[in-house]
Amino acid sequence: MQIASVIVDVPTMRTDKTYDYLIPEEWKDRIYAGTRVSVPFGPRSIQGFVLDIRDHSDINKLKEIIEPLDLTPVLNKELLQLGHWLTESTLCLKVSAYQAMLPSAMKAKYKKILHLVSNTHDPNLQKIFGQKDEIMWEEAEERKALPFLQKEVKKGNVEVRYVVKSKGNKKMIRIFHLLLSREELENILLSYPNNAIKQKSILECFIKIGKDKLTINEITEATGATLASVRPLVQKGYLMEKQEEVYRDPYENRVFKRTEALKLTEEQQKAIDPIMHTIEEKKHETFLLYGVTGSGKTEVYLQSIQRVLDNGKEAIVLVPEISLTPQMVHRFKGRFGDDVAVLHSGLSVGEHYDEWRKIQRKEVKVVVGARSAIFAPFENLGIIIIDEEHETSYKQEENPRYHARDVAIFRGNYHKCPVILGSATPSLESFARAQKGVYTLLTMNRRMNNKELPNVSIVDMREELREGNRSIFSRELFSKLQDRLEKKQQTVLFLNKRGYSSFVMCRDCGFVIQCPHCDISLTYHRHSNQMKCHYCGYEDLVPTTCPECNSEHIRYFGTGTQKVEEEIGKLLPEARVIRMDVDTTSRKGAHEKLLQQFQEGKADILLGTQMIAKGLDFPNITLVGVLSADTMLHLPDFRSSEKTFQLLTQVSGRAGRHELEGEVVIQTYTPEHYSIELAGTQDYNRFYKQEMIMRKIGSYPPFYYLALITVSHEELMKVVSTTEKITKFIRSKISEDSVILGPVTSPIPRINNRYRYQCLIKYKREPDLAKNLRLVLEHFGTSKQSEGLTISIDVNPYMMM
DNA sequence: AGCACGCCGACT
DNA sequence: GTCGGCGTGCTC
Repeated sequence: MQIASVIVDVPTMRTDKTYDYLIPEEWKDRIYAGTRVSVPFGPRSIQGFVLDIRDHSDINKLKEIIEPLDLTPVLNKELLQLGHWLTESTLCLKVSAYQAMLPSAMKAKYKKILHLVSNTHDPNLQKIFGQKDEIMWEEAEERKALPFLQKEVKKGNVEVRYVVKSKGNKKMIRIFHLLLSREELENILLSYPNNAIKQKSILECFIKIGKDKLTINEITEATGATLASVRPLVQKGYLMEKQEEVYRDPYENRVFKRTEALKLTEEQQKAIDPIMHTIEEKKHETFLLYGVTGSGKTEVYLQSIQRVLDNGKEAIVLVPEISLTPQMVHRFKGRFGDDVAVLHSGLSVGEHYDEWRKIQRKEVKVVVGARSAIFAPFENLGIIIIDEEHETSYKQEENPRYHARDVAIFRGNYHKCPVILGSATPSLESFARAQKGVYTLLTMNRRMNNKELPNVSIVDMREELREGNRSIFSRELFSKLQDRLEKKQQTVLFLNKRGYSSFVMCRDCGFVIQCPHCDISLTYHRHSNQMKCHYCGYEDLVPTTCPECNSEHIRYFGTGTQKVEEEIGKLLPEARVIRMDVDTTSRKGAHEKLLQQFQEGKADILLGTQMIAKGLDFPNITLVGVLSADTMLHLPDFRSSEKTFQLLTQVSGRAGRHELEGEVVIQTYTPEHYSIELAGTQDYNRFYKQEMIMRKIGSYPPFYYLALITVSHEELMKVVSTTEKITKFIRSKISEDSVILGPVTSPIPRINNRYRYQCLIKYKREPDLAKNLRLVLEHFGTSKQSEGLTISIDVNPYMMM
């Protein structure tokens, strides 16, 4: 007898264990560890992941599995193991871990159907069901027939059925195969009835196109005939209809120019040698490829991957997000052609699923993608590359709160292959590990074209104000802007939107309008004249008078990209501006299109937020302006200096990458801050040393590890007392070398009417911490007195909110 | 999560 | 006396 241990799709702590099911005879030997199945669970049926096949169970009354949802397991042995490690290291539920590794199209959808048991002659039932014997639960609900039907369920005339639908929808297409030989076809056509012109033209188009199978689209395109005219041909036995899976190709109709390996510079060669060595030796090693902007990291990636492919293995390349995918995708598709699958958040659910299937079916060898691509189901990995290693988007902010870098190292270790972390501004953690010898440091100091790094000037905006310049542009930036316009060169203007977006404030009493459910100020949206809360979605119109003091001098403050655009329009009416922010890039493909336009020289100025900081590499950009360098410096986050330095360095790197010299202007209110000053000289090493001192003083990473516990509830008292209890418990369990901060209110004290408290643990070595944190979750997350309480634990948090 | 079971108040 | 409210507890 075969028994399957199944993790069911019920994301709660209490069901976070395996349930045993019998494997029915008909599915014997066809259900494996890693297969998704549909199983009965209580009165309903739900999806589950088989973790193990065994021959006995301690439970005596076992139910049977209803059916498998996959023919081949979606999780292989490695991914099952990885999932286990994820739950342990991030303290998440097992279902969440496995679900995170699969495309969202595979998340089960559940349907409730009311089924008419026998042919009752009850007119009321007939009225509801009509000719069918099933209706959807939702439909019954809409028609207000549920109370009546539920009685019928009790009587046994109607049955509730639960259906698990895996929405992994393969796109199928009708293909018509020609069953006749050429001569037969020509003979038939000679005497084809004249009243069936469409049918005749369809058969003719098979000859004309010269293929023996055509899709319905191809037929329609060639003849204008529809399915209705094809069908008779199938009936006559001339054609055969088949369904075939097709992939939705987001890069369809695009030609990628094939590129050849470039000759490496001496520096690149020195960096790539050790990588090649580990590839050949088949051993795991983590490299930190520290190369200044423009030093040619991508070419190192490409050639390492080429070697991996030559050895018959596969490669994963992670890139931060859609922002730089267009250019990156071009370079990878250009080099490796159809061997590349692309996974990023801009894809539709179906496209994402198709790309994933290409990987699973071994039809591609290289995956380029964002964070979740680290779970690509390759079985013969030869290299993992994480570009822009320092980017915080590699950390997932929902459960499972994993960091792609950690997953990469796990997989690299499993497959005995190298992991390459590349950056011009490595995260402090990684650089420190490289210094300690945990990672191998590879350095590239020079730009490929031997160009100097651009000249950076830092402008003190307080000084500007003192001298009467109240514009958002300093005099220096403005005159340089004018200069570029005359020279027909391009400028990138960067606005750090974080914490700088507009809010509504009363000029008389200083009152700032806040969200009634969350303790943060509302953001002003110009086009609708509304204020919006970015955390809960609350919206309201801007009041005409101040709710505090009734003054009429209430208006919005702060600078958004829209406002900057207007300002440019006023000051430099002849300048053509492309604005890139959440508003203009939300539509699919808009991002790429705007960049394309800029590349083609259809604008003089590219104005945008974070998203334009990376990957832009256009020859005609000779000026980069940062409008407000220090807005993120004052966020309540110990990494704010690091983030500021990284961002400024990345942005500066956009200028002068080619023949023309580049210049950078950074506007700031705190020019004396080391992260701004050192970004000015692009001196990573000095920044690293300075920041390490700060981290040491504050007992932060990389000197300490962190774990953040956040508690939320509608009642403040409940939150405070629970957080206190948790803190006390943790304190009793950890050593004296560790530090606990809190309980304190979270940086955002309330979201969606729920108060938030937190406690931060700093530790160097606590082997039992994970175990104790799990106890906290189990104790406070499942008991009935903690109703409505949410406890989230983030091991190695990146967002301190 | 969802659903059933079970024990109390407001109605035919 | 019944309908239905939602507190409690379970799902192989």
